[in-house]
Amino acid sequence: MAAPIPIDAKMLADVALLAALPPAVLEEAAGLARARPLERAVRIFDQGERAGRAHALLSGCVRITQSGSDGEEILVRLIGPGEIFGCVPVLTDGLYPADATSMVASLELSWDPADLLALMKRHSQVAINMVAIVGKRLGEAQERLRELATQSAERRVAHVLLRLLDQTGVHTGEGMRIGFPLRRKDIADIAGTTLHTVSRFVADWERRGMLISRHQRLTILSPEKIYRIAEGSAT
Amino acid sequence: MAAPIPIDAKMLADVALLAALPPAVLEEAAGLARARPLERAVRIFDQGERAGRAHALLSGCVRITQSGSDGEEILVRLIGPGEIFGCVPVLTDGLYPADATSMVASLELSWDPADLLALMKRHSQVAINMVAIVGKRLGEAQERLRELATQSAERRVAHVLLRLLDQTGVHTGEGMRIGFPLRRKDIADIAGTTLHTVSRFVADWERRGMLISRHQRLTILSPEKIYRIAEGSAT
DNA sequence: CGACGAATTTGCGCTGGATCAAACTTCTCC
DNA sequence: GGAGAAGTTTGATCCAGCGCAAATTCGTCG
Repeated sequence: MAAPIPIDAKMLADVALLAALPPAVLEEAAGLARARPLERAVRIFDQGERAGRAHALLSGCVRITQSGSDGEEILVRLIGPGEIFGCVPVLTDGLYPADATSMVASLELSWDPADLLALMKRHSQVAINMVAIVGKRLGEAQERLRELATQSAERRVAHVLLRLLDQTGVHTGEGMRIGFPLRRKDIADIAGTTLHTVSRFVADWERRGMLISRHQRLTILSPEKIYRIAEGSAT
Repeated sequence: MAAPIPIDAKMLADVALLAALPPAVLEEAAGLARARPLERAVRIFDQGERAGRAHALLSGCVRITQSGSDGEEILVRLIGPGEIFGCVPVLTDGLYPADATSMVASLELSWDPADLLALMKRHSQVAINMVAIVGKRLGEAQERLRELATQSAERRVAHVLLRLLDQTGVHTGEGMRIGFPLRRKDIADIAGTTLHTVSRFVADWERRGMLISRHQRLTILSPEKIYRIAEGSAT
């Protein structure tokens, strides 16, 4: 076993769960946390497994997917730096509701569920932050539900690209690039369609000069045009 | 203005948000709450409106719907006795994310958002309960997303009936009845389809003797058959 | 009780997008 | 650098279920 990675309270400053907390609490949380570097494509936990740790991501990107009894799966969420994941079961049934896999080399922090619960008990602001985080995700999930129920696949795919761009977009010479490698299947699992359909639309948009797809990286050249598609005003 | 309805701490015992709390806290919450009887089909709040109150339902049933810019709407959730609603915005952007309407005559409790927030700050258990509630709903929303993305309309409609039966089913001489009046449109808005499609399936199932539909009330005669449809094992 | 409005049922045609199939490209690892 | 695996593109086909429309039943209220 390698020596544990030292955890600085400053590393926790960007974790949303611990926002607006006095330094002493950050120290306390740092003292309880365990850091772990992750290579690309590492399974962090499995759906249905007992939630042995509550997680936060310091850098990189983690894919959260859920699969049903029939094997069909959806991509529940992409976790970016500063976000928590696998924390809700601490307060519900204690079972991870989904799978988590690192998409690129990443650094995660984790707590013992009991420690996190105790921390929330002692410092209500931590619990309140968590309500805010989970509440925001609930709102997003409901918005996705509405989109899925009422909008065309094309609009949904466009929405997905815009949301990812917003979450992780970085400027490049040509335009804005989505910050991590993304397969057609990933996009499809978010948008609730098939990789074939996604491929058709993306290829079409690339032909029309709205974006460039290379090495599983997407660079959006004209977000406005994608936006118009997402809003249904254009074909 | 009518005289305020007196609020007994005992009335709060069944509110999930206040579960596992000492009587003193229930008293405190009761002191801050305001009770209001609601007739059938009363709009409680509107989507986008500033969240002026945080709500809990003591009896009856409330429909939470969300509509997009294009007018398409989904039924986000049905609130039953003991559940809270319109509470998340207290901790996020302060705007109700959806509409709320009473489906039958009901009794609601509500708090000033600042009071609720203060209560959560003082008693971390309240905040922790809220994480559990919101987390559970998030899980349900994600399950719905997966269903919507991967299953047929027929299976989804069957699932909706089973879930409603589970939530509010009451035994009758013939079978189990869903506890409140329900239009085809409501079912469609939950299942993410059209009222026409719902009508076809429900009429078909009624012909096959699985349920009875009368006066906007559904009585399920053989849940097992509906279950088999929901699981995809039957046609 | 009668009349109007709301909800439901049902038929029909059409299409978005899933499914199946196959070629092609790009990464990975030896 | 080459072989195999993984991911993408594209074509062809097909059907679940949506949209439209009309008939019918149910519920409500004067």
